[in-house]
Amino acid sequence: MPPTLEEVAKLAGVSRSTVSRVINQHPSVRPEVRERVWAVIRETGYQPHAAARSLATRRTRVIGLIIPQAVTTLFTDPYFPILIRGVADACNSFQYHLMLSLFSQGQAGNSSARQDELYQQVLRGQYLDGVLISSAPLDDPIFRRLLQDGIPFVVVGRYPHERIHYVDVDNVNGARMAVEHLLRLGHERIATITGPLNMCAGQDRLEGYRQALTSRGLAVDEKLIAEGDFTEQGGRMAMQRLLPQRPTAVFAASDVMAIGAIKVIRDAGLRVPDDIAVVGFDDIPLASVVEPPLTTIRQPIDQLGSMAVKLLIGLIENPEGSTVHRVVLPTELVIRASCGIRAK
Amino acid sequence: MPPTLEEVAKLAGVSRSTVSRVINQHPSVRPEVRERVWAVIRETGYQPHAAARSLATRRTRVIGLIIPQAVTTLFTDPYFPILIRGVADACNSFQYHLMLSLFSQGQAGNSSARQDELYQQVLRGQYLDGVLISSAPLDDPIFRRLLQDGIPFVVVGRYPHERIHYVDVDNVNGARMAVEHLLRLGHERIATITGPLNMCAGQDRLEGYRQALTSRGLAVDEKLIAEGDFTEQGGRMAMQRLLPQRPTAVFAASDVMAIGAIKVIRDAGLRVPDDIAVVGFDDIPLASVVEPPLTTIRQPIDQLGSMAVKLLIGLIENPEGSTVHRVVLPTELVIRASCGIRAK
DNA sequence: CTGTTAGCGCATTCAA
DNA sequence: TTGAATGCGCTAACAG
Repeated sequence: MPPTLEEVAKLAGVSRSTVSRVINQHPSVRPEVRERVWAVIRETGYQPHAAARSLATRRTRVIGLIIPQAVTTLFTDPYFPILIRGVADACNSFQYHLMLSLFSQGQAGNSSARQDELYQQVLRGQYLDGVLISSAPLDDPIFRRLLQDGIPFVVVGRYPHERIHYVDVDNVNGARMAVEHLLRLGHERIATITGPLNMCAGQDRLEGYRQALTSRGLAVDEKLIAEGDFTEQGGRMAMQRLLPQRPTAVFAASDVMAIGAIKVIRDAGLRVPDDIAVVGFDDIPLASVVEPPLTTIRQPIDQLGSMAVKLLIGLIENPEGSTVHRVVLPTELVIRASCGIRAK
Repeated sequence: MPPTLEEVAKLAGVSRSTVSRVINQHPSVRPEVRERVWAVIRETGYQPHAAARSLATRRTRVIGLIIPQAVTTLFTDPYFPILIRGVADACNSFQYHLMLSLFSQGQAGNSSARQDELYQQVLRGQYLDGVLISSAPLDDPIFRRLLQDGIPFVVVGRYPHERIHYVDVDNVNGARMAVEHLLRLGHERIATITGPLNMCAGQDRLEGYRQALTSRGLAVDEKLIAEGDFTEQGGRMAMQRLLPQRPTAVFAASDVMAIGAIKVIRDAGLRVPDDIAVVGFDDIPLASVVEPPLTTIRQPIDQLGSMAVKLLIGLIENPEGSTVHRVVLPTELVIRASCGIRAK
């Protein structure tokens, strides 16, 4: 049995309140008393009981990272692990703890009922001081519920609602830069493999593609747009649909899809970048080592995670603030070989 | 303010105890009363307060997944995300929650002091009912502390200590199958790129390599062994050291390293599998889509995760059991093109 | 089967 | 600056 406040107090010859003050850095404790108490704390290895403290303070110092549709996709894409690491690191440095809730699909039991149950337990049960939401479809009911229950939360990825805080990378601009680069190289039949269009990132990258073309005075040919799902296989299938359209370049909304596309292009007997140039999005570690190295848009995923944590903790610790926080991190064009320039 | 037990009791015209019994499925409550209480619970949206409950029961229903050395490595390898998913799914189905603790290196602040602090807070603070440890080096101090503090834990990966519970895949046999396959194909100069040798998986796969050779009566040539670190770059560097030895085949202890090795082999003007055959380990999703598709050893990573959770919850809920649990899941040879057989 | 009582370990008034 | 008292919301042992 670990020692309690009570026992520490007795050993130090003071009251529980005093020990509590020492633990919580309250200033009004005589230095000598404080030192004596600390000594006992060290000797006994006393550690405050988290549940007891939470019950008294109504705070847990735990935040949740919720990923509503944790399908396989997310776990073959390196995006996630990196995001998780960014979030975890930030939690560590703020002395918060991280609870991971994956509402996977297709596991035992009705998924939406399950999800509901989890929501009830974790959020209404006051397990968490706040939550981060990532990769939720725009119409996920969780947003409404969180607003309704008044739970502090930050969305990773843009969310078009005036009361919702989010952090995102500049997907529109990133996509635009990618396509503009292809335009500069002289391409005119540029196709795109989009992300899932029920997600903001998917929509925004498509929007960037459109903007690049129209601001050049080019028409957008809908036949050159194929929807993917951020998976390698999705990329392959989309590319297969695009091939008959004879594009000279393709902008894929993720590196993983770009890799799939390259495979299909080659299987068709064409060369990258000579016959079809390819640009991806993400700059995952693999991007620089595949053949040919991928020209892509780099996004600072771990910063996204740590920034989200920072915002969330701000909301938790300063609930009065009524400003809605929105952070958009910049993206960057990384030129490699897959677009036709032998750079780097 | 969410409703409390007290309020529900008042509304239902019963005592708190009765409501508590209803919530906890205690049998001795008259059906009609039970129904009345449930009605109030539904109407009010009552949810038990997690901290209050934990304080009373000494249980949190939260388990931790601790990864002591969460270096970048772990996050470029798909192993992790899959493990996490397996763990998360199992938690969901047992109605437990998952806390993720990454003790990353090189973050702000002295790493080992930080780690200590985290340990104190999370484990001695009774946040967790038990923990899973993954990817810890064999000499990590955490094992001793957990034993000492009497905290239920299960290691993901074999751990050679008589009182420690673990789950693992059969690394020795897997590696052995890989090398035996190469032997069957007629290779005799088989090199290996190992994992980090301070981790059990690294050691065991090397042991499998040795066993395959010696049981064929072949000598083990230490010059054909190069230590890697499970990263793509590590694989490349190891392969560079091996090339001068002129192996005709290489067994890499992870797919990611195998991919790096293939790159080096090709850059040297050699062909895979014609000049050098390659076999990997893991069967990550990428393995089947790289060029050439990778012959490899498949390990059931998500089962590893869910099995670990199952064991851990067993330990938590039945502390009396004094048997030490050890589960070793089978591995499987998956033949593709990189070893010289155009199968699949 | 049900209500009463007594903690679980801590933070936080309020007096002193 | 310190201590005594109170309550956070729940479970569990004991009576009835």
